[in-house]
Amino acid sequence: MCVDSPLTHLDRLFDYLIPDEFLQLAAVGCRVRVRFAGRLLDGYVIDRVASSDHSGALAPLVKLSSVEPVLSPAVARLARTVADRYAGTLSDVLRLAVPPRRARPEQLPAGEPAPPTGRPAASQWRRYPHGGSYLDAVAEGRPARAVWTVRPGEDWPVRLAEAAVTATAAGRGALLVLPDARDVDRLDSALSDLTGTGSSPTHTVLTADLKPEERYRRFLAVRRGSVRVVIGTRAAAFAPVADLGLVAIWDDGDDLHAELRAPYPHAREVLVLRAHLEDCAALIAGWSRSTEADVLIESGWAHEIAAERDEVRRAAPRIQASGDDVEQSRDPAARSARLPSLAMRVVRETLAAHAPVLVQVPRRGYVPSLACDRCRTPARCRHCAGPLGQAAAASAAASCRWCARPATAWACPVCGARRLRAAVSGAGRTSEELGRAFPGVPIRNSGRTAAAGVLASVGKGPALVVATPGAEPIPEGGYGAALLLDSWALLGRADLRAGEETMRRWLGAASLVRSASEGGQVIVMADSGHPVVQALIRWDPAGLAGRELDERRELGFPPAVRMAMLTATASACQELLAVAVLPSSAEVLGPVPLPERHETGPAGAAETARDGQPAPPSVRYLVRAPRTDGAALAYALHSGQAVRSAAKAAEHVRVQLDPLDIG
DNA sequence: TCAATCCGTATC
DNA sequence: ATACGGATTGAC
Repeated sequence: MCVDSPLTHLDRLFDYLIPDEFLQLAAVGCRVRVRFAGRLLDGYVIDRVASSDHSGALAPLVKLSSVEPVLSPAVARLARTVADRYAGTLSDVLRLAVPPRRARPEQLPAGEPAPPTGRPAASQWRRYPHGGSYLDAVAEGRPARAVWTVRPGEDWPVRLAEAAVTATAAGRGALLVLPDARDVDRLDSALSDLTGTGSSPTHTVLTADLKPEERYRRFLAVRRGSVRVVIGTRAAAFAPVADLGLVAIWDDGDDLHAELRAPYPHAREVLVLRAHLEDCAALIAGWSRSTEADVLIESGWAHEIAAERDEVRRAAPRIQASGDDVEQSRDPAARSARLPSLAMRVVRETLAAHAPVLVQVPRRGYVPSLACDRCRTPARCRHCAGPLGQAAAASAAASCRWCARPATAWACPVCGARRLRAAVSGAGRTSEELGRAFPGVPIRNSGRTAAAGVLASVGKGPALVVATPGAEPIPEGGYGAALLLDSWALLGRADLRAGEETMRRWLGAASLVRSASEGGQVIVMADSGHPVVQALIRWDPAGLAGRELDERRELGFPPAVRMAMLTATASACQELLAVAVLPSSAEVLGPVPLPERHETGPAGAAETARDGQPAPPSVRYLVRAPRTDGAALAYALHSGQAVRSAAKAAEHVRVQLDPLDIG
């Protein structure tokens, strides 16, 4: 039995008697209720054995909550492995892996198992060196593992669908994880096109936005073996696909793949562990390459599938950097759109050729924050050091976004200049400026905060499509051009992943543009000497990933090392570090004080606790260890958490392994 | 000497 | 959480 308790020191199995009345039905994987320390708790049957090591008397199961064996042995083992990897508890992982029970779907009869399909032709895979042999391996049920760097212009949903169907043709299941619902939709259609819409579905979609009953219904269909192919967002990485032949992840660098609930597992890591445990093929695919994927290649875990350089050059658009000073431009339209003359020319040409132009702008709303007009130092409030912002009305004065005080008589602390500018031009402002510069051209906005939301697609005609990264509508015949704006705001972040993330976003946009031979052009507003800009111009995500990984090695940051991040009050963190028996290779960094949590609303938000007491400030410690000691590091922190939870320590310490965002 | 209470530990 | 055991304390 695994009991559902949040206490770390109870993260182990407990033996219970199965009363005669449940003997037939309480199968391994069933949900049950048991009396535990005087209270009733939920749990799962992990195993059924004839005798127990426990010296005391065994309590009986109180109730069989459901006869459905929702937790397959393979998923139970996976969940334990994920918990160990992330210094978390099994019951925390099981909450991510198994959806809440609903009575109604259990009444439905199990569907017929989907009949095996034929193997797709998949000749496009053979255009990649090792691509054809990879698919052959999947067809033969061999556990081939690859990092696939997708060729510009590739119809990746169709290729992924072919890989999935190849696994099913071999009589195995397939599991494909994508960052968001839009990408899931694209793969869903590609799979439907490939397999036809027969009476029995060959695949199912598992996403977080399903209603609980539908989610559980689909989950049961997978568990009962009625569908062999599962596609979905990060939680689908745990789907109980029987006899798994292939796991795949699309765009593994997207931060949506990182789970937000403890123990914060990353879908790529879950699938990598799963490929090991279930001895199946794995495919890590994307336009760009994450440093983590690069580690998988360098360590020999995965092969590289990438198009030849010639092939890449033929398929890619023409990419140019433009770091011109816009203010100096003689073209008034260029000044009002804040676009360099090269970009203006490309937009005009493309619109004249009746093709749409993609304009990629950073996320967030309308003029989100302000910076020094001369040196671009972020502008901060003199009273509380919060970021200065400007309300939607362009005439409104700048004010602090934390304390709401107006920023009067601001002067830059670095260079002394007195003028402010928008640090990041929001999508709304960019659209307005483009509208003035190109009167009569239709402007389409796509993004989470846009009025029409995220657009799935756009037509062929001339249009300016303003989109935030990840929300670019799919153009019917490819974009004629793309402008990548405000890149210095992306690259200039003090974030370790800034280079990798910028490349991922740029390639995501550039991949939607026609090839250079069809006139496709990309203009990136950035200094052409910057290594990320260089890698974009050469369309060389592998080269950039290698370079970024070298840098992480020098700095001692993930994925070159294993890193644990502890967040709590200083005393709670120190307690944990005192009782955790860290591997001798481990190095403790910190503490770093964290900025006070600023709740919404103006002044007086410092006291957030219900009792009116100011919450004690949080700090952050980092603990780093070589990757070879990663398991020991996680084990030590888990054991330390257990000691503290057994001692009823009041304050909980948040432990995150290899978090994406190490501020 | 015994009961009341405190503290730490296990929870099957 | 709650239950239990062993140690500790205090009153007779």
